[in-house]
This record gives sequence, C-alpha cells and structure tokens, in this order.
Amino acid sequence: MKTNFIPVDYDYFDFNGKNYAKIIGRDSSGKRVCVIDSCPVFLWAILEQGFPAEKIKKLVQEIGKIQLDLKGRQTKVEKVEVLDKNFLGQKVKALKIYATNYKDLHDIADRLALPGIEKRRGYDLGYTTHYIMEKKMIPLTWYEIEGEMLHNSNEFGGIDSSLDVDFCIKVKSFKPIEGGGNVGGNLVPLNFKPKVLVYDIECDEIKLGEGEILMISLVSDNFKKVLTWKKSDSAPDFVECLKDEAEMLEKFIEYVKKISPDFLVGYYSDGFDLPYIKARAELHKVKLALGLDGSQPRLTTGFDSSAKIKGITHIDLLRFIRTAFSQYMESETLSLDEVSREFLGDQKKKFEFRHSSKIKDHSEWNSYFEYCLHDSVLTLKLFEKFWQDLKEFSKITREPPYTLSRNGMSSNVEAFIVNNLERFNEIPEKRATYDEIAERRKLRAYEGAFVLEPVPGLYEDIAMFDFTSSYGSTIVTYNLSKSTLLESPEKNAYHIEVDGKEVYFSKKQGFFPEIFKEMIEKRKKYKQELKAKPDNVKKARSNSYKLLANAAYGYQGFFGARYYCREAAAATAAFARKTIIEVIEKINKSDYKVIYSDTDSIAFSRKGKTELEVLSLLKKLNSELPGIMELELEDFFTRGLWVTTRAGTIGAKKKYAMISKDDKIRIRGFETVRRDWCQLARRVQDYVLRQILKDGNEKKALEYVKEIIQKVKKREIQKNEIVIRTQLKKPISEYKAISPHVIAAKKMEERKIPVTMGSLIEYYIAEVQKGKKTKLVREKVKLLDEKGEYNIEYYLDRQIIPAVENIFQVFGIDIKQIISGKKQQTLGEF
DNA sequence: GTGCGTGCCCTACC
DNA sequence: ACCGGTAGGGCACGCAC
Repeated sequence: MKTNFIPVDYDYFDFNGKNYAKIIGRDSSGKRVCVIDSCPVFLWAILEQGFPAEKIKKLVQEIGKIQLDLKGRQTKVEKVEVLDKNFLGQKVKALKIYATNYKDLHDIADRLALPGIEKRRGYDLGYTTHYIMEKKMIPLTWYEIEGEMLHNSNEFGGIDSSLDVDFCIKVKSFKPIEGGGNVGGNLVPLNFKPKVLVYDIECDEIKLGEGEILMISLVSDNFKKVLTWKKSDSAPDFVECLKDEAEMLEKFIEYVKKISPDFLVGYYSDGFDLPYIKARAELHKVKLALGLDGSQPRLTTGFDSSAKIKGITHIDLLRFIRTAFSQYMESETLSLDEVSREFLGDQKKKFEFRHSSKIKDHSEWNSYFEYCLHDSVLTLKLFEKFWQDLKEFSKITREPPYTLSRNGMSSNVEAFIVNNLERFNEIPEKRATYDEIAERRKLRAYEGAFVLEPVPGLYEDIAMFDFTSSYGSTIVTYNLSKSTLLESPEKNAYHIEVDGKEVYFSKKQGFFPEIFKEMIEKRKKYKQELKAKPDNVKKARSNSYKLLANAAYGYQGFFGARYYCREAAAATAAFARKTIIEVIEKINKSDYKVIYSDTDSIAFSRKGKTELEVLSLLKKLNSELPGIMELELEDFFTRGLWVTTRAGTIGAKKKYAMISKDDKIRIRGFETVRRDWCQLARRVQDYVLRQILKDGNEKKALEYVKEIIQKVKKREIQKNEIVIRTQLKKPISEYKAISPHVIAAKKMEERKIPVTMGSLIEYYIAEVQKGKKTKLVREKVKLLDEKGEYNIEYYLDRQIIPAVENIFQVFGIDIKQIISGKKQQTLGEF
C-alpha cells in the first residue's frame, strides 16, 4: 500500500535483537500513522595511514568474527567494508563495520583497540539521529510511503495492536513529496496543521508533588476545559467537576487520549506541570498512561529536566522560546505573563493567590478556574505564533521537534552540521569525553571583540554601518575550522596572531566553512524573498538560518562541541577585529569621524555630508572588503549620546542612546534597560534620555529630575517603583559574597517561600530605626510585604542621581550640586 | 575610622 | 554544561593609613 506521511515524533524499539525506527506522524487526511522502518547500523574504524592492504584484509576478517553477548542481547559484526572517506577534511581509509544492534556499538568500539586502527567514530550519535542521517526521513516533511500495512499482525510482537494509532505501516520505500501529494489521483499541495493540546495545572504547594493539584486546564481547537475536584456550584460551563484528585487525573488522561494531539504543550511543563502530575498520579496509584503505547511519561531529572511521552511530542514552550528567541526579546523574564504581553498583546488573568483551604467563595473559585484556563489559552496562542519557526528550524537541522525545542543553540548547530556531513563524505567526529571537556574548560579565554572607547558627548547626524553575520562571514572568508587548521605554517595559507602565536588555516575549502557559506547565502536569499513578498514560512526560515549562522562562532569555541576548535574561534575574533579596525581607519580618513564601534558595528558623524555620500562610502568600503565580508547601513540617526563611566573621565563602552531619523529611540546599556535597577531610576533616566535626544538640550529633562527628587523626598513614590529585582544565579549556600539579594532570598526561605536557582528576588531598601548603626545596604533590605518606609537617601544617592548624573555632566551640569542647593555651575546654560 | 583597591556578582552589548 | 568574549557597575571585604 501507499500513503502520504509527515513524521513528527521519532522513537525506536528492539525486536529480535535488532533496532527499528518507530515514527509517529499523520497522513494527509489527518489519520494518526505509525511507520516502522529499519536501517543499517554501523560504526567507523579509521585506519592508520599507509596501513598495508594485506593487513587490512586480515583485520577485516578478525573484526568480522566479533560477537558479543551483553545485557541479554546477542550482537555480532554483520559485515565489514573498506571505504575511502574523509575525516576532518583528510582522505582516509576506513572500515565501515555493520553490527546487529545500535546499542552495542560502544562495546564493539571497545573491542576495536587493534593495531592499524587509529580512531573509532560514529557510535555516539543515538539511533534516531543515525536513522535520520541514513534514511533522510526529515521531520515535518511530507513523504510518500510504500509498505505493508500491519493488521493485528504478530509482526514485531504485535506492535500495531498495542499502539493507539489509526494504522501502522512497515516501510518498503519512501520518497519526499514537498511539491504536493497524490490525493485521489490528483497532485495537491499538502498542509499539515498539527493537533495541539495545551495544559496547565494549579496547586497549593510549589514543591513538586507536595500539594494537591486543584485543577488542570486543557485547551485545544474548539475545546476548553478545566478539570477540578473542588466543588463550585455556579461554575462556568468549561469546568468539569470530578470526585477527587485521582479521578481528575484519570479524566486528564482520558481527554489526552481522546484528543490524541500531535503536540502536548505546556509552559515550564518539563520542570513543573508534568513532573507534578506524575508525582500525584504515583501517589494515587493512577497509571499515567499518556503514551500512544500506553506508557508513562519518561522524566529525566536534574538541572534541565525534560518529560517525554511516547508518540506524542511533549513541548515545553518556555525552553524553545528561551534558546531561539530570548536574545531578541524585550521581556526581562520569560514568565508566561511577560512573554504573552510581548508577542500576543495579551496577559495572564489577575488572581490573588490564597491557599485553597481559605477559598470558600464560589466566585473566587470561578476566578481561579478562569485564571487557569487563560494560561492554557495564552500558551496555545504562543505555540501557534512560534509553530512555523519550530517547524522550519526542525526541518533545516533535521532534528525532531521534541529534541530541537529543548536543545541549546550549540546542539542545534551540531545537528545541522552532522546532518550535512554525508555530502562531504565525512565521518562524524566524536563527542568530547568528560576529561576532554574538563581540559578545554581550563584553557584561558582568548581575546574577543574590539570595542572603541567613545568620547562622551551629544552628537548630531550620525550614520551606522554593521557587518552582516560578521563572525559567520569571517569563518567563511578565512576558512576557519577544526578541519582546516594547519599543524605547521604553510606559505599559501590564511594566518593571524592568536595569543602571541601565529595560527594557519588552509585555503582549501573545509566542510565547516562550506556549510556556513551555504547557510549565510540561504539566509540572504530568504531575507530578500521575505522582503519582496512576506509570509510566515519565509520569515521562519530566514530567522532559523540567522540563528544558526550567528551561533557558528560560539559553537567552535564551545567546550562541549564535536567540532570544538579554540584556534578557529580565536582566529575568527582576531580577523573580525582586524577587519573592523581597518574599516574604522578608512572612515576616519574619508573625512568622517568615527564615534563608537562594538564588535561588528560602527557609528560615525556624517556632519557636512549627505546621506548619498555616506552610501557611496559604504559602496567603496564594500568593494575593498575581503571574501564574503559585507557592510550594510544600519540607519541614519539625528542625535546620539555617549557618557563617561561612573568613575570619571573616560567614555563608557556599551552605553549609548540614539534617535533615528524617523524618531525611533535606541537605548543600549543604560540603567533604563537593566532589570536590576528600580523602576523609578529607570523611568527617570529613560525620560531624560528621550527628552535630550528630542530637544537637543537638557533643560526640560533637568526640570523633570528636580520634580522627581522632590517627590522622593516627600515620600510620594509608589512602592512598585522602588522594588529591586535580582536573579539568584546559584543556590543560596554557594554565595561567597552576601549581597542584598542574597539576604532577601534568605528572608524568603525563612518564610518558606520557595527560592531556587533562577528565582527573581524582589526587595526594597528601607529606612532603619534611628540610632541603629547600619553601614551596609544589606542591613536595610526588606521584602515587599514587610512593613517599612523606603530609604530616601538610598534611592536618591544610589539610584536616581547615579542614573542621571553623567548624562547631565555631558552638558557641564553637576546634578549633585544642584540638588544639594550649593553653588550652581550650569555652564551649559550660558 | 576612612579610603581605596579588589573580587564577587549580575546583567548588559554584540 | 548545554554558544563566545567585553564591559559597566553595585556591593562587601580587607588592607593601608
């Protein structure tokens, strides 16, 4: 039989000692399909150079005899081939050693410590990755599958009857049909609209499993439910009331089974909702049979706990947003509330939490139900917002959505590389061992980006250039990678000084730079197409390539990477520094004045020059840049402000504010954008910066600051404006320095408010009793609900004045003197 | 006792 | 441990005077 099929969730199983891929997806009519396939299982043994042919023959025979009987499994070497391959760009002879079971490859590799074998590779990819590499069944891509339907057959131990799918098919062959699929004899474009079910729980205790789950909300297309066992007489229709917590859990399982989603989605559900549900289910002896095969979710614990459900892709949306989007977001935390505000213009429902034993009132319960339901509604909307990105990213890297959505960027880069190796006939490099990682981490940091020290001042008519994919283009231009690094100097090679030593890279294109060259080209192509005719798919594609290209540099410097190469990472930074410094000099020589530069951007004064002249300068600079290096115009700005550091006279780096010619304000590094300053100081500074950029002088801004200071002195400031928020980056006990936020965290712990690594600690600085000696800020720390009055001196001297004083200093105004009422030196006013 | 350099810590920039 | 280095700046600590 034939069917259309789109793979979503990848798994595998053993049958009679062999591995089989078990892939769950849909056909074009929306039926749930399980596809069973297999692929050859093998690892590589790279031979020593010049290992004689007759010895190879003997080695092959010897290896062919390897048999293992481990873990109740019999595995043997099935076949050995001698092949010409590449490893790190070098031509090698390698043995392709086929074995019975993927799980035994490690043990077989251990038996290959034989003369003539230099390296063993390809046994540490995991079966799913191995399968996708071999058979190229790319996630979320349409295929036409030909195979044998399993009808209550005994094949594979009766797998088809144990799986809750519409049908199960054993693959003979398949081919991609991205252009469209055969439906009733016609070629039609195939769409995949995944079935998504979102869930969210509410409980009294935050600690996993320690309280009762009061309710579970479930939201899907045209489906909204809150399951609870708390009685509420006038509950809205969406509330379904069960007898007790156990029955509620049973009902939850029932609905998941009934709806049978492709994606079961939560927000922080890896770390909270699913582990909590599992703990409560265990307590009540409810079998949490959510998997399509009736299995329970598999939880991995630890720092990055994750929760896998067989056949249903469980997505913790928080994790995908964190890796793929957080660096481009405005939100200061990744809370559902804040992220929803940024992407949906919606927010969580207001609800004042109390312990459920104190909630008697029906309307309060109903608000609670509404609150819980809305969390799932928001999460569903967010999933829909990010679905195209998840899909395109998954297709491009060939990493299944379950893994992709949890990976850090380096893992996704690595998946992309590994899945592209075959085109280069490359044997995959192994994962670093624990010891290797430890060694790499000990190495001291290499020199990074160039940052130009600005001269403080208010500038007018500014242009800004930046390099497109600066580091990515540098890697490509100078062929920087592990496989192109030369052990000894060569004449015709790229070279640059790193740590006082010259490093050399071959000019013969390596696979790593080649892969990134294609990536940058595709990114460019999709960006142009997107600009010409925008749609979500192009946007997602363009964004995926952008993320990957930007991560290439970090990847090579990341100690856990298969293709880690400190020299390449250091050389990338060095070449990028050299390039930008040369461009800065050229701009200065062309009768412009460079004001500031950081890594890949250059801001300069274009006073007396037209925009057209600037563009022709850009063209000239580009014509002189090496390789694929390219500068583009970021924007024209009417004004820009640079200040000194707090310490005094030198210009502060990474701190500036500009207003573009179409009045868009860009503020970088200032306290305004730092979440560890109180709202009041941030708001005042933001106003001051904006006013100065708009007016070109400080007069209105100064008046405003004076007003605010009066308000502070009169205690007219609201409490929410003086809260200081700082994240706890490690367990409280590990802090050597006891700073204010650590004190606040300790106070919270005393009150049994859960504080863990990553918690955002909120506190304010209060007045202390008269006569009490207090030097340290931490002695004045109070939690928000602690009674007390804010410390006027602290908020003036340590928050507001520091936030604005070096801005006014640019105009020759000493704000401290003005405030204290002493002699005024307002040079700027004359 | 005060002042200042230093290290820890957090969060920004790119 | 889950991409890199560069940088500003608050706070506590400890030494010098």
